[in-house]
Amino acid sequence: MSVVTRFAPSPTGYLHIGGARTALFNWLFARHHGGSFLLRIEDTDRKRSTPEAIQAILDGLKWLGLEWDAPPTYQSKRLERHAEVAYQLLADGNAYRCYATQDELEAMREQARKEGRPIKYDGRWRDRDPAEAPDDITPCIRIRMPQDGSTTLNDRVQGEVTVDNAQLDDMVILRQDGTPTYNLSVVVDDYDMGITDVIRGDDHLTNAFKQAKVYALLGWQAPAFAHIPLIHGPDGAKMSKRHGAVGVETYRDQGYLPEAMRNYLLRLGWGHGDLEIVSTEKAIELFDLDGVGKSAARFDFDKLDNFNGHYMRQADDTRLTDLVQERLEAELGRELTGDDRSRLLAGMDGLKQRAKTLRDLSESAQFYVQRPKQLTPKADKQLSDDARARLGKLAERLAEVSNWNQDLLESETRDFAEGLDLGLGKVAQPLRAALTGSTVSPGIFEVMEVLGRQETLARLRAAAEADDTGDTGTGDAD
RNA sequence: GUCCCCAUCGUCUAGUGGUUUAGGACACCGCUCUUUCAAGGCGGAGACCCGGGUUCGAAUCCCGGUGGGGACACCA
Repeated sequence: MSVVTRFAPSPTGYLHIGGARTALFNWLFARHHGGSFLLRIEDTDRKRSTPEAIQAILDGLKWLGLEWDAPPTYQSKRLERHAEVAYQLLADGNAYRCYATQDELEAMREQARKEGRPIKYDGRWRDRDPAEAPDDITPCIRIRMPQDGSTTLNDRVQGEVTVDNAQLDDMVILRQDGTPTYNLSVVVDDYDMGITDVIRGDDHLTNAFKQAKVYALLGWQAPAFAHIPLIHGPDGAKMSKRHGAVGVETYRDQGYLPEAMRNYLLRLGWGHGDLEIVSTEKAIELFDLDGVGKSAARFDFDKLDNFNGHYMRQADDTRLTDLVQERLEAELGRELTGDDRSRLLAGMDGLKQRAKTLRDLSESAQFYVQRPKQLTPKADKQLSDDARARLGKLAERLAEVSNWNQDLLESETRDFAEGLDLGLGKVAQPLRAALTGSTVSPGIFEVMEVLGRQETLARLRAAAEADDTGDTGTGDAD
């Protein structure tokens, strides 16, 4: 039988990092086995589900590159089928009507808590004669769970897990208003969708026992379960939308590449020997549930940064230029010119070697599209009066260069420094400060070449003419 | 409160009874390369939660403790 997995988020918030990883694992598992990966939106909680959240989840998955293989199933459109199954259970005697009121239920729970018993429905309508039913109360339907013995689940990640059936609740499957509840809907939908492998967060492990019973009562074959450990936040607690609203789009905005995110998420909870950098193709080839660990992992931005840096260095310059252009235009509040863009593209290779995120990248790229408005304190220090004077002389000399390329510029500059009996650094750093406004940049001769003869000389002359009073000397020259 | 799960460097992990002076990655600290910063190279510091067993031998198996996490709705 061909593998079918699904990702089934409830659209009550954005796609958070744990959900993203669950989706990734399901996707990888399906791809690895040549099966399909489906999406189901669990939007039956009408009060909390929003169209914005649905869109955010779809966008998040698309951004991550996790394409689903069929149009999404919307659970809210399947209510009738769920009810039908509930009535079937009722007809078969595997469910019953319950007339308990909310107040009664609350008192029941309170009592159980006090007596140290498991908090669950006490089954007061389980075997009661329907003739006793009060006619002023609309009943809900509860499933008849086994009371004795125990249930063992063979989870593909957690291994054998056993729970006493006494812990299992005669849960509501159809509410008073006739709508189904989660544990019924999931079973019916997974079954109807032909799901073979349910891979989801650890927090659903106890639900799996209830669901296993629903399958059994229905006489349906249950899928294989795999409950993966949750991702914890820095505080060590479950990372969820409630703990700080970290939707994947936030990571995108912070400048992470989807492939880096995928790789990082993969390594969070899954290992394969000493492998760290795993391309998506390789991940599809290698991924299996055996490699998934059993303990929760904490999210670590440093490592994500490291992966992101790796994938940025690897990334195509044109793609990065597109991404950076978008950001720069937003920051600068203007469209980039053709010249701006070709400088960015020409300088991208040098730039991307040094950045960890797209945010860093566009920040460090700024000087290619506009003269530095302000010097960093360290850069300002480089531009002493002496240094400025030297830059003026250097500018005169470079103006004579026959061919404006970095090799020639370098040898000219080295010559120049030697002539003054100075180390190259003594000239290069002020040069960097004047050209980029910073003490950190790609190789300075590369910068000169990308900037071009005219712009380089203009910036140098501006620096030479300014004094050491903190004036940037690089204001709008033209 | 009841039930379930987990436990190797700060973090992510490798390790499935001896091949281990416990390996790798990130972060950290040196050195190196060097026009700056990264990247790279080399080196360093850094962990098997505790206590009992089982065994000739335990990070690996068992039990207990401790710590952490999760689940206990007419939410999903």
